[in-house]
Amino acid sequence: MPDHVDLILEQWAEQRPDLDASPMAVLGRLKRLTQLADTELRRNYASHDLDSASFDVLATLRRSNSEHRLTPAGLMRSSMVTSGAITQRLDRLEARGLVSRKPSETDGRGVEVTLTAEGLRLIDGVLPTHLETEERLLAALSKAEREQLAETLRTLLESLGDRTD
Amino acid sequence: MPDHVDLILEQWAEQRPDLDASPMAVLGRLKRLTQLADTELRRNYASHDLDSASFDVLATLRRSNSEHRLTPAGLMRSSMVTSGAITQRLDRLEARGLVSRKPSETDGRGVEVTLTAEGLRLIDGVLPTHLETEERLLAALSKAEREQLAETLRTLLESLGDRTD
DNA sequence: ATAAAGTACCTCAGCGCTAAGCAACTTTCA
DNA sequence: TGAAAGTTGCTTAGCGCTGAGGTACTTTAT
Repeated sequence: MPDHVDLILEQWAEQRPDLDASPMAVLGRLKRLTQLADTELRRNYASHDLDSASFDVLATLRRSNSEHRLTPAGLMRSSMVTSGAITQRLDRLEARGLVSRKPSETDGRGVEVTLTAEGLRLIDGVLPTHLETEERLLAALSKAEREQLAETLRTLLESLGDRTD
Repeated sequence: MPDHVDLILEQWAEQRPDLDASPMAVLGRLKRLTQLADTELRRNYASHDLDSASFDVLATLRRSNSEHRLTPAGLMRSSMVTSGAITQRLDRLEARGLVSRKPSETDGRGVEVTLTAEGLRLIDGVLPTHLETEERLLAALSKAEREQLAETLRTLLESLGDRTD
């Protein structure tokens, strides 16, 4: 059964038969799938008065350590956005009382960001439905298929230099 | 060898062992991979004075039919953005002389968008390096692995209702 | 000890997108 | 035929991100 990307490949074969458009079979679907998943997850965030950016920060703090504390630089590394974006995300979260900032005691330039009690309560409230939604998005695949998919994606990420460092 | 997502899974196992975070092994990598790929592709667009949004529109027109003509509604369906975004993309492309708009002859509400000669020249100039870049992004996978990955992703897309219609 | 290089965070202008809403037109159906 | 519903493309306010740049501080090298 053809999907949207199959149609695109057909069109390229028709209009530019000289080009090998086969990489789009993978990358086109990756992009489209990510977008569909994001849309679905956003619905859940919104039902808790959050957006993706805020969820990202709160979840990163939540899982990082038992103090739920991290520097803006650490948040930046984890989120793949620029430092300006992190500053603005933290401004918003701090204004809502979900995180707090305090100067580092060891580094005069540094800041430490911590989840407040309310921030912790909020993210812990969102997580169960977040994971349920993710589970639902993958429902069409068996456990073995998911594992194999994850492994293939990991191979790609590694080849592109996505390291933990 | 652990990647960034493996670390995230470890952290969740440590901080919230009661949660089953396994869907993130797939969805986290999907998101990260899409973002890395976008960044890489953007470099190529930029070297031709384009951004992702413009490339998307030009490429869609290029492959759609031999007249390279489509309505804004058709472009919207293909691109997964809102009608307002399409209007603004077309405004920019029209101002640069890469597409032209003319009223539909059969539908008083409608508009028809066509690639200009210059638009055609530009998109045909970008396509080869675009596909080379995509090819390079997938270089770590064998042909068989790519096909299997595409098939798995298609299964997911179908299960989420991504139809051609 | 000091200059140079590097790091950490913030500021802000510019940009493209969304969401909501509008006017013009077409289709449906009583 | 006429009213209601649907479709099409456009407009605009608001928003978050990027990219460039700034300040303050730390590290490195001499």
